[in-house]
Amino acid sequence: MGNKLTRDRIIDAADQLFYEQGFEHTSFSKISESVGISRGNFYYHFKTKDDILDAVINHRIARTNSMLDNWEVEGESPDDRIRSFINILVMNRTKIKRYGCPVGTLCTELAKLNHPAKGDANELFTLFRTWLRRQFEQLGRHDDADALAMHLLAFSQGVATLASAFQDEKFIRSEVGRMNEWLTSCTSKNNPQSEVL
Amino acid sequence: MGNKLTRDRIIDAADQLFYEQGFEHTSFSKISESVGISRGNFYYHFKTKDDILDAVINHRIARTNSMLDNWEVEGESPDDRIRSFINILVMNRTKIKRYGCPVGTLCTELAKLNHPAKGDANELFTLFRTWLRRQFEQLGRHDDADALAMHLLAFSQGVATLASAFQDEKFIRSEVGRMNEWLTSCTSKNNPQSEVL
DNA sequence: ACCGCATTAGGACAACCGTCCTATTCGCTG
DNA sequence: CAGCGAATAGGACGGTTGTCCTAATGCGGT
Repeated sequence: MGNKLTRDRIIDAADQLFYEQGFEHTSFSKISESVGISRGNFYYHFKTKDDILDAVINHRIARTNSMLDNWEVEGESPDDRIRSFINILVMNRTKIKRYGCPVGTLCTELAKLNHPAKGDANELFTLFRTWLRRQFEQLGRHDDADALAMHLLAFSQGVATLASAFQDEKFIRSEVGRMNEWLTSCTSKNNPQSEVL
Repeated sequence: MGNKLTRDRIIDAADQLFYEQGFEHTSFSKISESVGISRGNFYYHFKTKDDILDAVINHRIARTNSMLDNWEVEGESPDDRIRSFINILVMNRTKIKRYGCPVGTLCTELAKLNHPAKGDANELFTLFRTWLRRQFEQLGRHDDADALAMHLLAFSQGVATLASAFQDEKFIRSEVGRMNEWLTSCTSKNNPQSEVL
Protein backbone atom coordinates (compact mmCIF):
# COMPACT_ATOMS: atom_id res chain seq x y z
CA MET A 1 0.00 0.00 0.00
CA GLY A 2 1.00 3.60 -0.30
CA ASN A 3 1.46 6.53 1.95
CA LYS A 4 -1.59 6.76 4.17
CA LEU A 5 -0.63 10.05 5.71
CA THR A 6 -2.08 12.25 2.98
CA ARG A 7 -5.23 10.20 2.87
CA ASP A 8 -5.76 10.62 6.58
CA ARG A 9 -5.09 14.34 6.37
CA ILE A 10 -7.71 14.60 3.63
CA ILE A 11 -10.22 12.75 5.78
CA ASP A 12 -9.51 14.96 8.77
CA ALA A 13 -9.85 18.15 6.76
CA ALA A 14 -13.01 16.95 5.04
CA ASP A 15 -14.44 15.82 8.37
CA GLN A 16 -13.98 19.27 9.82
CA LEU A 17 -15.22 21.13 6.74
CA PHE A 18 -18.28 18.90 6.35
CA TYR A 19 -19.13 19.73 9.93
CA GLU A 20 -18.51 23.46 9.77
CA GLN A 21 -19.79 24.25 6.28
CA GLY A 22 -21.91 21.27 5.32
CA PHE A 23 -21.19 18.43 2.92
CA GLU A 24 -22.49 19.94 -0.29
CA HIS A 25 -21.08 23.39 0.36
CA THR A 26 -17.61 21.90 0.84
CA SER A 27 -15.82 21.67 -2.50
CA PHE A 28 -12.70 19.83 -3.55
CA SER A 29 -10.91 23.15 -3.78
CA LYS A 30 -11.59 23.97 -0.14
CA ILE A 31 -10.43 20.59 1.09
CA SER A 32 -7.28 20.69 -1.01
CA GLU A 33 -6.55 24.22 0.13
CA SER A 34 -7.05 23.13 3.72
CA VAL A 35 -4.77 20.10 3.32
CA GLY A 36 -2.23 21.94 1.18
CA ILE A 37 -2.26 19.70 -1.88
CA SER A 38 -3.47 20.14 -5.43
CA ARG A 39 -7.00 19.43 -6.52
CA GLY A 40 -5.92 16.91 -9.12
CA ASN A 41 -4.24 14.83 -6.50
CA PHE A 42 -7.57 13.88 -4.98
CA TYR A 43 -8.43 11.39 -7.65
CA TYR A 44 -5.46 9.31 -6.62
CA HIS A 45 -6.83 8.93 -3.08
CA PHE A 46 -10.58 9.18 -3.65
CA LYS A 47 -12.33 8.48 -6.92
CA THR A 48 -15.45 10.54 -6.12
CA LYS A 49 -16.68 13.00 -3.54
CA ASP A 50 -19.00 10.35 -2.18
CA ASP A 51 -15.97 8.22 -1.46
CA ILE A 52 -14.63 10.97 0.79
CA LEU A 53 -17.99 11.16 2.50
CA ASP A 54 -17.95 7.42 3.11
CA ALA A 55 -14.46 7.64 4.54
CA VAL A 56 -15.44 10.53 6.79
CA ILE A 57 -18.51 8.69 8.06
CA ASN A 58 -16.52 5.54 8.73
CA HIS A 59 -13.91 7.63 10.50
CA ARG A 60 -16.60 9.17 12.69
CA ILE A 61 -18.11 5.78 13.41
CA ALA A 62 -14.74 4.44 14.52
CA ARG A 63 -14.09 7.50 16.66
CA THR A 64 -17.53 7.28 18.23
CA ASN A 65 -17.10 3.60 18.97
CA SER A 66 -13.81 4.14 20.74
CA MET A 67 -15.30 7.04 22.70
CA LEU A 68 -18.21 4.88 23.84
CA ASP A 69 -15.81 2.09 24.73
CA ASN A 70 -13.79 4.48 26.83
CA TRP A 71 -16.89 5.62 28.67
CA GLU A 72 -17.79 2.01 29.27
CA VAL A 73 -14.41 1.45 30.91
CA GLU A 74 -14.11 4.73 32.77
CA GLY A 75 -17.66 5.01 34.06
CA GLU A 76 -18.05 3.14 37.30
CA SER A 77 -21.81 2.85 37.01
CA PRO A 78 -24.35 3.06 34.17
CA ASP A 79 -25.40 6.29 35.77
CA ASP A 80 -21.90 7.72 35.40
CA ARG A 81 -21.65 6.55 31.81
CA ILE A 82 -24.89 8.21 30.80
CA ARG A 83 -23.65 11.40 32.39
CA SER A 84 -20.59 11.13 30.20
CA PHE A 85 -22.91 11.24 27.23
CA ILE A 86 -24.85 14.18 28.58
CA ASN A 87 -21.62 16.02 29.24
CA ILE A 88 -20.46 16.09 25.63
CA LEU A 89 -22.91 18.94 25.15
CA VAL A 90 -20.91 20.97 27.64
CA MET A 91 -17.54 19.74 26.41
CA ASN A 92 -18.26 20.72 22.81
CA ARG A 93 -20.44 23.71 23.62
CA THR A 94 -18.34 26.17 21.63
CA LYS A 95 -18.50 24.25 18.39
CA ILE A 96 -22.10 23.21 18.99
CA LYS A 97 -23.04 26.85 19.40
CA ARG A 98 -21.53 27.55 16.00
CA TYR A 99 -22.28 24.47 13.95
CA GLY A 100 -24.79 22.38 15.88
CA CYS A 101 -24.42 18.66 16.49
CA PRO A 102 -22.13 16.98 13.95
CA VAL A 103 -24.30 13.86 13.82
CA GLY A 104 -27.68 15.52 13.59
CA THR A 105 -26.72 18.17 11.06
CA LEU A 106 -25.06 15.67 8.75
CA CYS A 107 -28.00 13.27 8.85
CA THR A 108 -30.42 16.10 8.21
CA GLU A 109 -28.45 17.36 5.23
CA LEU A 110 -28.03 13.94 3.67
CA ALA A 111 -31.73 13.24 4.16
CA LYS A 112 -32.64 16.38 2.26
CA LEU A 113 -30.19 15.52 -0.51
CA ASN A 114 -31.58 12.00 -0.50
CA HIS A 115 -27.95 10.95 -0.57
CA PRO A 116 -27.08 7.24 -0.82
CA ALA A 117 -24.89 7.51 2.28
CA LYS A 118 -27.64 8.79 4.53
CA GLY A 119 -28.15 5.31 5.92
CA ASP A 120 -24.50 5.10 6.89
CA ALA A 121 -24.69 8.47 8.60
CA ASN A 122 -27.75 7.39 10.57
CA GLU A 123 -25.64 4.53 11.88
CA LEU A 124 -23.95 7.16 14.07
CA PHE A 125 -27.28 7.76 15.78
CA THR A 126 -27.81 4.03 16.16
CA LEU A 127 -24.45 3.73 17.89
CA PHE A 128 -25.48 6.17 20.58
CA ARG A 129 -28.96 4.73 20.77
CA THR A 130 -27.77 1.17 21.32
CA TRP A 131 -25.13 2.23 23.80
CA LEU A 132 -27.56 4.34 25.82
CA ARG A 133 -30.15 1.59 25.74
CA ARG A 134 -27.65 -0.83 27.25
CA GLN A 135 -26.86 1.62 30.03
CA PHE A 136 -30.53 2.06 30.87
CA GLU A 137 -30.99 -1.69 30.84
CA GLN A 138 -28.18 -1.97 33.36
CA LEU A 139 -30.08 0.54 35.45
CA GLY A 140 -32.93 -1.95 35.60
CA ARG A 141 -35.08 -0.22 33.01
CA HIS A 142 -35.63 -3.30 30.90
CA ASP A 143 -39.00 -2.36 29.48
CA ASP A 144 -38.41 1.24 28.45
CA ALA A 145 -34.65 1.30 27.98
CA ASP A 146 -34.87 2.04 24.29
CA ALA A 147 -37.52 4.71 24.80
CA LEU A 148 -35.35 6.39 27.41
CA ALA A 149 -32.35 6.24 25.10
CA MET A 150 -34.32 7.84 22.27
CA HIS A 151 -35.73 10.39 24.66
CA LEU A 152 -32.32 11.49 25.86
CA LEU A 153 -30.92 11.45 22.33
CA ALA A 154 -33.76 13.58 21.07
CA PHE A 155 -33.43 16.11 23.80
CA SER A 156 -29.70 16.61 23.27
CA GLN A 157 -30.40 17.09 19.59
CA GLY A 158 -32.90 19.80 20.35
CA VAL A 159 -30.59 21.53 22.78
CA ALA A 160 -27.86 21.60 20.15
CA THR A 161 -30.21 23.01 17.52
CA LEU A 162 -31.53 25.81 19.71
CA ALA A 163 -28.13 26.63 21.19
CA SER A 164 -26.90 27.14 17.66
CA ALA A 165 -29.89 29.22 16.57
CA PHE A 166 -29.85 31.47 19.62
CA GLN A 167 -26.06 31.46 20.03
CA ASP A 168 -26.58 30.59 23.66
CA GLU A 169 -24.09 28.59 25.69
CA LYS A 170 -25.87 29.26 28.94
CA PHE A 171 -28.88 27.43 27.56
CA ILE A 172 -26.74 24.36 27.05
CA ARG A 173 -25.56 24.43 30.64
CA SER A 174 -29.03 24.89 32.11
CA GLU A 175 -30.57 22.14 30.01
CA VAL A 176 -27.72 19.79 30.82
CA GLY A 177 -28.56 20.50 34.45
CA ARG A 178 -32.14 19.44 33.81
CA MET A 179 -30.99 16.29 32.09
CA ASN A 180 -28.81 15.32 35.03
CA GLU A 181 -31.69 15.90 37.42
CA TRP A 182 -33.93 13.82 35.23
CA LEU A 183 -31.38 11.02 35.21
CA THR A 184 -31.18 11.16 38.98
CA SER A 185 -34.94 10.80 39.18
CA CYS A 186 -34.64 7.81 36.86
CA THR A 187 -32.10 6.00 39.02
CA SER A 188 -32.72 6.85 42.67
CA LYS A 189 -36.38 5.94 42.88
CA ASN A 190 -38.39 3.49 40.84
CA ASN A 191 -40.29 5.98 38.78
CA PRO A 192 -43.20 4.99 36.59
CA GLN A 193 -42.59 4.96 32.87
CA SER A 194 -44.56 8.13 32.47
CA GLU A 195 -41.69 10.06 33.96
CA VAL A 196 -40.63 12.59 31.37
CA LEU A 197 -37.51 14.61 30.82
CA MET B 1 -47.75 47.54 -9.31
CA GLY B 2 -47.74 44.52 -11.56
CA ASN B 3 -48.97 41.02 -11.49
CA LYS B 4 -48.22 39.54 -8.11
CA LEU B 5 -49.49 36.10 -8.97
CA THR B 6 -46.28 34.84 -10.51
CA ARG B 7 -44.24 36.27 -7.68
CA ASP B 8 -46.36 34.45 -5.14
CA ARG B 9 -46.13 31.23 -7.06
CA ILE B 10 -42.35 31.56 -7.10
CA ILE B 11 -42.31 32.08 -3.35
CA ASP B 12 -44.54 29.08 -2.76
CA ALA B 13 -42.45 26.82 -4.96
CA ALA B 14 -39.19 28.06 -3.44
CA ASP B 15 -40.61 27.65 0.06
CA GLN B 16 -41.43 24.03 -0.59
CA LEU B 17 -38.16 23.25 -2.37
CA PHE B 18 -36.04 24.96 0.27
CA TYR B 19 -37.74 22.76 2.82
CA GLU B 20 -37.52 19.50 0.93
CA GLN B 21 -34.11 19.84 -0.69
CA GLY B 22 -32.39 22.59 1.23
CA PHE B 23 -31.67 26.18 0.26
CA GLU B 24 -28.32 25.76 -1.43
CA HIS B 25 -29.26 22.58 -3.24
CA THR B 26 -32.31 24.29 -4.76
CA SER B 27 -31.33 25.97 -8.01
CA PHE B 28 -33.13 28.53 -10.14
CA SER B 29 -33.75 25.84 -12.73
CA LYS B 30 -35.63 23.67 -10.25
CA ILE B 31 -37.80 26.52 -9.04
CA SER B 32 -38.59 27.66 -12.57
CA GLU B 33 -39.38 24.12 -13.61
CA SER B 34 -41.67 23.78 -10.60
CA VAL B 35 -43.43 27.06 -11.32
CA GLY B 36 -43.50 26.55 -15.06
CA ILE B 37 -41.73 29.71 -16.17
CA SER B 38 -38.38 30.38 -17.78
CA ARG B 39 -35.20 30.86 -15.81
CA GLY B 40 -34.55 34.28 -17.25
CA ASN B 41 -37.84 35.53 -15.96
CA PHE B 42 -36.64 35.33 -12.38
CA TYR B 43 -34.54 38.43 -12.57
CA TYR B 44 -37.67 40.46 -13.17
CA HIS B 45 -39.20 39.34 -9.88
CA PHE B 46 -36.09 38.71 -7.76
CA LYS B 47 -32.71 40.26 -8.38
CA THR B 48 -30.75 37.57 -6.51
CA LYS B 49 -31.27 34.19 -4.94
CA ASP B 50 -30.93 35.77 -1.53
CA ASP B 51 -33.92 37.96 -2.37
CA ILE B 52 -36.00 34.83 -2.87
CA LEU B 53 -34.75 33.52 0.45
CA ASP B 54 -35.75 36.75 2.15
CA ALA B 55 -39.19 36.57 0.60
CA VAL B 56 -39.59 32.95 1.65
CA ILE B 57 -38.56 33.71 5.22
CA ASN B 58 -40.90 36.68 5.43
CA HIS B 59 -43.66 34.51 4.02
CA ARG B 60 -43.00 31.89 6.67
CA ILE B 61 -42.94 34.51 9.39
CA ALA B 62 -46.31 35.86 8.28
CA ARG B 63 -47.77 32.37 8.08
CA THR B 64 -46.42 31.47 11.51
CA ASN B 65 -47.80 34.66 13.01
CA SER B 66 -51.26 34.01 11.69
CA MET B 67 -51.10 30.42 12.89
CA LEU B 68 -50.14 31.53 16.39
CA ASP B 69 -52.88 34.14 16.32
CA ASN B 70 -55.41 31.48 15.40
CA TRP B 71 -54.26 29.30 18.27
CA GLU B 72 -54.60 32.26 20.57
CA VAL B 73 -58.24 32.68 19.50
CA GLU B 74 -59.21 29.04 19.28
CA GLY B 75 -57.51 27.78 22.43
CA GLU B 76 -59.77 28.26 25.42
CA SER B 77 -56.91 28.08 27.91
CA PRO B 78 -53.12 28.52 27.77
CA ASP B 79 -52.99 24.80 28.34
CA ASP B 80 -55.02 24.17 25.18
CA ARG B 81 -52.89 26.58 23.16
CA ILE B 82 -49.65 24.93 24.15
CA ARG B 83 -51.14 21.61 23.15
CA SER B 84 -51.87 23.11 19.75
CA PHE B 85 -48.16 23.74 19.42
CA ILE B 86 -47.25 20.24 20.52
CA ASN B 87 -49.74 18.82 18.09
CA ILE B 88 -48.08 20.23 14.97
CA LEU B 89 -45.56 17.40 15.31
CA VAL B 90 -48.41 14.95 14.79
CA MET B 91 -50.14 17.04 12.15
CA ASN B 92 -47.01 17.34 10.02
CA ARG B 93 -45.58 13.96 10.94
CA THR B 94 -45.34 12.72 7.36
CA LYS B 95 -43.29 15.65 6.12
CA ILE B 96 -41.28 15.82 9.33
CA LYS B 97 -40.36 12.19 8.92
CA ARG B 98 -39.00 13.00 5.48
CA TYR B 99 -37.53 16.45 5.81
CA GLY B 100 -37.37 17.32 9.50
CA CYS B 101 -38.61 20.57 10.98
CA PRO B 102 -38.75 23.39 8.41
CA VAL B 103 -37.59 25.96 10.94
CA GLY B 104 -34.78 24.00 12.50
CA THR B 105 -33.31 22.64 9.30
CA LEU B 106 -33.31 26.03 7.59
CA CYS B 107 -31.64 27.75 10.54
CA THR B 108 -29.06 25.01 10.77
CA GLU B 109 -28.23 25.23 7.07
CA LEU B 110 -27.98 29.00 7.03
CA ALA B 111 -25.79 28.91 10.13
CA LYS B 112 -23.35 26.57 8.41
CA LEU B 113 -23.34 28.73 5.29
CA ASN B 114 -22.87 31.76 7.53
CA HIS B 115 -25.58 33.28 5.38
CA PRO B 116 -26.58 36.93 5.95
CA ALA B 117 -30.23 35.90 6.31
CA LYS B 118 -29.61 33.48 9.17
CA GLY B 119 -30.72 36.11 11.66
CA ASP B 120 -34.02 36.51 9.86
CA ALA B 121 -34.54 32.76 9.85
CA ASN B 122 -33.88 32.57 13.58
CA GLU B 123 -36.72 35.05 14.02
CA LEU B 124 -39.01 32.11 13.29
CA PHE B 125 -37.72 30.42 16.43
CA THR B 126 -38.17 33.62 18.39
CA LEU B 127 -41.79 33.81 17.30
CA PHE B 128 -42.53 30.42 18.82
CA ARG B 129 -40.40 31.15 21.85
CA THR B 130 -42.16 34.40 22.66
CA TRP B 131 -45.57 32.93 22.04
CA LEU B 132 -44.91 29.88 24.22
CA ARG B 133 -43.44 32.06 26.95
CA ARG B 134 -46.61 34.11 27.05
CA GLN B 135 -48.71 30.97 27.39
CA PHE B 136 -46.60 29.69 30.28
CA GLU B 137 -46.83 33.09 31.93
CA GLN B 138 -50.59 32.86 31.70
CA LEU B 139 -50.29 29.50 33.41
CA GLY B 140 -48.74 31.29 36.36
CA ARG B 141 -45.17 30.32 35.56
CA HIS B 142 -43.81 33.82 35.72
CA ASP B 143 -40.28 32.96 36.79
CA ASP B 144 -39.45 30.13 34.43
CA ALA B 145 -41.81 30.82 31.53
CA ASP B 146 -39.00 31.44 29.09
CA ALA B 147 -37.06 28.40 30.25
CA LEU B 148 -40.14 26.23 29.82
CA ALA B 149 -40.72 27.65 26.36
CA MET B 150 -37.15 26.92 25.33
CA HIS B 151 -37.39 23.49 26.88
CA LEU B 152 -40.47 22.58 24.91
CA LEU B 153 -39.07 24.10 21.75
CA ALA B 154 -35.84 22.17 22.11
CA PHE B 155 -37.57 18.90 22.68
CA SER B 156 -39.80 19.20 19.63
CA GLN B 157 -36.70 19.99 17.58
CA GLY B 158 -35.02 16.84 18.80
CA VAL B 159 -38.08 14.72 18.14
CA ALA B 160 -38.22 16.02 14.57
CA THR B 161 -34.52 15.32 14.01
CA LEU B 162 -34.66 11.74 15.29
CA ALA B 163 -37.97 10.97 13.61
CA SER B 164 -36.36 11.97 10.34
CA ALA B 165 -33.17 10.01 10.94
CA PHE B 166 -34.93 6.82 12.02
CA GLN B 167 -37.92 7.28 9.71
CA ASP B 168 -40.16 6.66 12.67
CA GLU B 169 -43.63 8.16 12.96
CA LYS B 170 -44.48 6.10 16.02
CA PHE B 171 -41.68 7.82 17.85
CA ILE B 172 -43.32 11.17 17.17
CA ARG B 173 -46.60 9.98 18.62
CA SER B 174 -45.07 8.47 21.74
CA GLU B 175 -42.96 11.53 22.49
CA VAL B 176 -45.91 13.82 21.89
CA GLY B 177 -47.68 11.75 24.49
CA ARG B 178 -44.85 12.40 26.93
CA MET B 179 -44.97 16.10 26.19
CA ASN B 180 -48.67 16.24 26.91
CA GLU B 181 -48.18 14.40 30.19
CA TRP B 182 -45.41 16.77 31.09
CA LEU B 183 -47.64 19.75 30.34
CA THR B 184 -50.34 18.27 32.53
CA SER B 185 -47.86 17.94 35.37
CA CYS B 186 -46.95 21.58 34.78
CA THR B 187 -50.50 22.84 35.05
CA SER B 188 -52.44 20.63 37.45
CA LYS B 189 -50.10 20.83 40.42
CA ASN B 190 -47.63 23.49 41.38
CA ASN B 191 -44.51 21.64 40.52
CA PRO B 192 -41.08 22.88 41.50
CA GLN B 193 -38.97 24.35 38.74
CA SER B 194 -36.84 21.27 38.70
CA GLU B 195 -39.59 19.41 36.94
CA VAL B 196 -38.16 18.23 33.67
CA LEU B 197 -39.66 17.05 30.42
C1' DA C 1 -55.36 50.38 -34.70
C1' DC C 2 -51.66 52.04 -32.09
C1' DC C 3 -48.78 53.02 -28.39
C1' DG C 4 -46.62 52.21 -23.79
C1' DC C 5 -45.60 49.50 -20.11
C1' DA C 6 -45.58 45.21 -17.57
C1' DT C 7 -44.22 40.67 -18.18
C1' DT C 8 -41.92 36.88 -20.27
C1' DA C 9 -38.57 33.84 -23.01
C1' DG C 10 -34.21 32.68 -24.33
C1' DG C 11 -29.72 32.79 -24.19
C1' DA C 12 -24.94 34.80 -23.08
C1' DC C 13 -21.67 35.17 -19.52
C1' DA C 14 -17.96 34.09 -16.14
C1' DA C 15 -17.26 31.27 -12.31
C1' DC C 16 -17.34 27.08 -10.15
C1' DC C 17 -18.37 22.23 -9.66
C1' DG C 18 -16.88 17.08 -9.79
C1' DT C 19 -14.37 14.24 -12.72
C1' DC C 20 -10.63 12.68 -15.27
C1' DC C 21 -6.18 12.54 -17.89
C1' DT C 22 -1.24 13.13 -18.26
C1' DA C 23 3.23 14.74 -17.34
C1' DT C 24 6.29 15.32 -13.61
C1' DT C 25 8.49 14.52 -9.24
C1' DC C 26 9.73 11.83 -5.26
C1' DG C 27 11.61 7.92 -2.85
C1' DC C 28 12.85 3.40 -2.43
C1' DT C 29 15.14 -0.85 -4.38
C1' DG C 30 18.47 -3.35 -7.04
C1' DC D 1 23.40 5.49 -10.41
C1' DA D 2 19.49 3.58 -12.98
C1' DG D 3 14.87 2.15 -12.85
C1' DC D 4 10.34 1.63 -11.30
C1' DG D 5 6.20 2.50 -9.01
C1' DA D 6 3.99 5.54 -5.77
C1' DA D 7 2.58 10.13 -5.22
C1' DT D 8 1.77 14.71 -6.82
C1' DA D 9 0.77 18.88 -9.82
C1' DG D 10 -1.58 21.05 -13.29
C1' DG D 11 -4.88 21.55 -16.33
C1' DA D 12 -8.72 20.01 -19.64
C1' DC D 13 -13.52 18.47 -19.88
C1' DG D 14 -18.51 18.97 -19.82
C1' DG D 15 -22.05 20.43 -16.94
C1' DT D 16 -24.37 23.54 -13.74
C1' DT D 17 -24.67 27.59 -11.10
C1' DG D 18 -26.24 32.60 -10.27
C1' DT D 19 -26.43 36.68 -12.77
C1' DC D 20 -27.59 39.64 -16.37
C1' DC D 21 -28.92 41.40 -21.04
C1' DT D 22 -32.05 41.80 -24.87
C1' DA D 23 -35.69 40.77 -27.88
C1' DA D 24 -40.34 39.28 -28.06
C1' DT D 25 -44.92 38.98 -26.18
C1' DG D 26 -49.23 40.27 -23.80
C1' DC D 27 -52.42 43.66 -22.57
C1' DG D 28 -54.90 47.82 -21.29
C1' DG D 29 -55.79 52.76 -22.47
C1' DT D 30 -56.38 56.31 -26.02
